[in-house]
Amino acid sequence: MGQTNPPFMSGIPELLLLRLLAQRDMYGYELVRSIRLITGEAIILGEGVIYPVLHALERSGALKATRKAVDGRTRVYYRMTAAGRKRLSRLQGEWQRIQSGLNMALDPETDVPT
Amino acid sequence: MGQTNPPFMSGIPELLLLRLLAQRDMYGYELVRSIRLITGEAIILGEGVIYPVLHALERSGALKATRKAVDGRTRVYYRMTAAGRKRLSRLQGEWQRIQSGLNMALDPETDVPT
DNA sequence: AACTATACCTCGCAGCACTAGGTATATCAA
DNA sequence: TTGATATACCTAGTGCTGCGAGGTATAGTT
Repeated sequence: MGQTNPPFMSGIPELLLLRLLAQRDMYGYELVRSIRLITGEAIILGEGVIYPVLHALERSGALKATRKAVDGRTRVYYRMTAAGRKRLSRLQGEWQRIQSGLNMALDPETDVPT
Repeated sequence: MGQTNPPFMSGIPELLLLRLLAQRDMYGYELVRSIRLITGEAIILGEGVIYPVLHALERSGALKATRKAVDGRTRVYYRMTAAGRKRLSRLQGEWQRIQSGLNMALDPETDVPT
C-alpha cells in the first residue's frame, strides 16, 4: 500500500541530466554522449536510462521539449524550466548531504566511535 | 541469459560495512548505529539492509562470524578476512572512479563539451 | 548491399534497498 | 506485574530504479 521511499542512492541520472541542461539546451542522444565523455567513461548511461528519465522530467514540468529537424533527422531538444532549476538545486542539496556523510564514513582518518 | 551488471550506483552498504570492519570487529546492531552516527544521520541503513549484506559477505568469505554471549544477549561479531580486505580495496577503487566522474560532471566549473 | 552512426523509442527484467513484520532477553517506570 | 523501551538477532515480500535488448528510421561510408 503505502508508498515507499526510494533507495537512498538513486536519482543520479536525473541529477546529471538537470545539471547538463542547466548550461544549455541539448537533445537525448547528445546527453548520452556527453555524460560518457564528461565523466571520462566512469559513468555510462545508455539510452534505455536517459530517455525514460527525460520523459518523466518533461511530464513533471521540469523540462520543456521542442522537436527540431536537422539534416533530415528529428531531434528533441530539452530546455530547463523554472521548476527544473528548483528541482536541480533540491537534488544537489540532497546529494551533497549524502556525499559528505559518505566521505566522513569512508575517510580512513575518521575512526569508528565506540 | 546471462548475468546482468548491477546498477552503477549500488553496493554502498557493502562498502560501508567493509570499511568499518576494517578498523575493528563489530556486530550487526552496532554497525547499524555506527553508520547512522558516523555520517551524521545523512545515511541511515536499517537492520533490514545490514543483516542480509552481512550474511552475503560471510557466505562469500569476506567476513568471518563469531557468536559471543554478552549480558545474556547473543551478539554476532564479524571479522574481516584477507578476501574481505581485497574486496574492500576493489570496491573503494570502483567507488572513487564513479565519484570523481560524478564530481567532474557536477562541478559548475566544468563546461559541457560540444 | 552491407555496415556504421545518428536519433528516437519502449517492454520486460534483475537486483537492490527498503518496509514491515517476527523472536527473545534485559532494564526501568508506573 | 505489567508495560514500554532498548538491545540484538532474523527474513519474507515488495517497490522501484536502472539496465539490457530490442525496434524504427534516415544518412553516410565501404
